[in-house]
Amino acid sequence: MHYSSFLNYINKYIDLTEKEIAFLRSNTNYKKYLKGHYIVQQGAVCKHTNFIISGCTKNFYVDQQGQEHIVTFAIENWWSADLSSFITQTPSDFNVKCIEATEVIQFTYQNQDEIFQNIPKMETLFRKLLEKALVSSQKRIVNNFSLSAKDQYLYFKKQYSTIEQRVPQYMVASYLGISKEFLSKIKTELAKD
Amino acid sequence: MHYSSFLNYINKYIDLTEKEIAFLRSNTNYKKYLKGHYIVQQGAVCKHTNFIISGCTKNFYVDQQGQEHIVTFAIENWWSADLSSFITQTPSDFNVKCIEATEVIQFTYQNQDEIFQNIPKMETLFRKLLEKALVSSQKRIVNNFSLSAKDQYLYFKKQYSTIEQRVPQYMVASYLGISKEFLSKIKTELAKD
DNA sequence: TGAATTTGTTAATCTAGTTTATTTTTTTAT
DNA sequence: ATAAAAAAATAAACTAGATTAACAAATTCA
Repeated sequence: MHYSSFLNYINKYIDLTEKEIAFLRSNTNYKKYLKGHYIVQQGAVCKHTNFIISGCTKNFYVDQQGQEHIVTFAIENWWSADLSSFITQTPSDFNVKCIEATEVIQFTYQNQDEIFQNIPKMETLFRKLLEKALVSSQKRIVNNFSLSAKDQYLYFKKQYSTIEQRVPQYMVASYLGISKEFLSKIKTELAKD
Repeated sequence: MHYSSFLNYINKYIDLTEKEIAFLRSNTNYKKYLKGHYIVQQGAVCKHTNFIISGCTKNFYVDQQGQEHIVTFAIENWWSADLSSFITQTPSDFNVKCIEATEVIQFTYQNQDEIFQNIPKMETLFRKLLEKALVSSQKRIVNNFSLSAKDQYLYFKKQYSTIEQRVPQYMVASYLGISKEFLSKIKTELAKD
């Protein structure tokens, strides 16, 4: 069933009893989004945190000039949401959109609260996930400042080769914060070696 | 005593019993650092998470070319550590240095573990702090990409006016990821209006 | 108090990456 | 299979911000 990959994932980090698994099931639900559909739209409240079973999403911001800036990608076994909107339950500045058809297990803020209260191990798991996410977010800030565009691209390719192969190049450029033309230039340069 | 501002801070978010307060005390300690001293040095393991009672620190990375890149500042009532090194207990790529003489309440990884196990409310508090930190880290990435250096400076000034008044201008430039000369240019330009 | 060090300014030159525009290639849908 | 649409490549002109260097203020400290 849909839940198996979700439970396998959880199981890698913590042990759950049958009862706890049942509780988790009853406080989450399965949903399927088509390619191009939005999970969260700028201006709306992010109602759910989503665990991706299959597919790929991008979390992005559209600036004053209408330019799209990708903050994160997410694929199988990753979490996807607009955290800012989710934790405050206020309208989002960001969009979460499916780059591929995407299946998720999702839970609301209230669900999350109940899960954490009933299964403290789940809160520990989330605390640790947040720690890791913050570390990689800070790492990204540092890379932005200390690496050339070329080296940032190489870092991305190394870290997220699966994603690089799945998303169009212009989205990689947007994630790196450079123009698609410049990324194209970098790639032809790298191909020469 | 030193602990009062720490306990006041905690108290704003959660209620602790006398027993819990005593437990917290016995699992933390007070330390004073002089101006210019390092709390964490690149290459060493970050042993503590620090709650700042007074003073100001910078968390920075020194790149290949010897250039310093400031990731975060921290002042009174903020937390300061190299999270990456702390959670993995492996050598750090970052430095935490006192810009002013700085008093902290600190705890080790083991202390933290015991605190979370004995006072689950504390883990909830930390989970929420991490959520907020991640949101502002992501916001910073977006600002880097979508704002001009001038607008990034104005955003920083608005958000962290206290810090701007306390640290030298070249450190603000380093935090913003621009050269000190360019920040100086921006400031004279802004002064014209 | 004044010498040394740290911090900040100004201005000229330079460059990494942007913008705009055109063409080519790949993907999608019929 | 083919037309339409989306994505990628190429190239010229342009700009935000870096670098270098010389100087001016402000702090620090003996």
